[in-house]
Amino acid sequence: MNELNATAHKILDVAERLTQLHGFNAFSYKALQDEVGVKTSTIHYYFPTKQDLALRLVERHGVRFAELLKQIDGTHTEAIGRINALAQVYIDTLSQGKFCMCGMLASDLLALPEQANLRLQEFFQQVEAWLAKALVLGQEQGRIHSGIDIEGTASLLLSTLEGGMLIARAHGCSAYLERVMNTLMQQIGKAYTE
Amino acid sequence: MNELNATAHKILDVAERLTQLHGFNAFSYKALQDEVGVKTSTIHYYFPTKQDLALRLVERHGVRFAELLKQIDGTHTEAIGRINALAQVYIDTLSQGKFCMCGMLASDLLALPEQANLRLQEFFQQVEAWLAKALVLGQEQGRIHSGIDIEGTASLLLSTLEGGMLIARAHGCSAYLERVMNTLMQQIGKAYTE
DNA sequence: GTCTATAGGCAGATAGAC
DNA sequence: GTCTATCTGCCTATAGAC
Repeated sequence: MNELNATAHKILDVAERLTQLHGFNAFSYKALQDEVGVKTSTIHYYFPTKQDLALRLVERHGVRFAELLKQIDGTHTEAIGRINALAQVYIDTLSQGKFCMCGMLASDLLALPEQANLRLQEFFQQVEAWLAKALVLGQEQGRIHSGIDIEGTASLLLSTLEGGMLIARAHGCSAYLERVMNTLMQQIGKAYTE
Repeated sequence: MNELNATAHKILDVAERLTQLHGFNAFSYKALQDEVGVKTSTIHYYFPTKQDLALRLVERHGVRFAELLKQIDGTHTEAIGRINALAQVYIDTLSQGKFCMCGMLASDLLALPEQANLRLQEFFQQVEAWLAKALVLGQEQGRIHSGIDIEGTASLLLSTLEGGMLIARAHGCSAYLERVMNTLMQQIGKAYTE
């Protein structure tokens, strides 16, 4: 990701924003030109085809998200706090009218090159692995019910974030996602059955 | 929906399939022409603009889905069976490589006319209301935990279906959605805490 | 590395014959 | 109701000057 220069990063920044707003199929190199301020031919210099752009987009996002998760671990010692911090990232994205980058790319799946598809799968697995770790920590801290299936619940949390975000955005209301996540957290949290 | 003739329905059939596979932005009138077997000008005769097409698509889908839910109620007396039957519809769709029609339209939200957006919201609310009814029935039948928030859990179920479907499709594996739904059903089902 | 210029094709949409 | 023919503009992508 650091082998890219400032122009390439700026192109990816705009492409990322347009993807999250409209979807990968719904913006053109011309739209990037208008926002980035360089000609489409310059964009093709960095990303010869749109499929190259898709791959770089998902690659950079995966790296950055890994850093974000590490940062949350550094600032939150409690498992519940970590999961809520992740949820807040999704809620903040929603409040900008945007959908999850990888959720959007997943909806545009058939337009992506195979390699981007693989990176997308890795991204989801990466977040689930982080969630599973947080759930185990929560059990040790006595805040997460000990009877739950860790792997299944990690997948459930991610699915709820993605699906809740999708529906919340349709309703134009980020509170929907908050409510859904609170409902789930109450059901897996210890307070629920005690 | 019945004011449409056979050609119009066939156009909607193909448009629906292409939407679920590629997204609403990712197919053209030309693509419809090739599959339906009538010229693009004929398609414009029925659906003057693509936004008209989007609206009709979501309208017909809402009507049909309401019929589907009523049918499930007719064939299943147990609440758990009803919810599982709905989940099976999503799983079957996935096994055809398709995403949920309304989930896909929600991802293409900014390309839709305002009226289609409203219909989309109604669709999600319709399914949630049905799920809430099933949850109440499940409580009466002693199969759903009595302490849950009905409205919140109905939203949680729908979010899990949509998000689980999105991620399962990226993984090319409908078993992912099954696993996620089973995990959730175990947590809200009575067997879990008894 | 960024530009101008342009290719070749497809997009959504319309006019008018039958 | 369906067709042929066509418009205008945008799409991805490339060639070649600077």
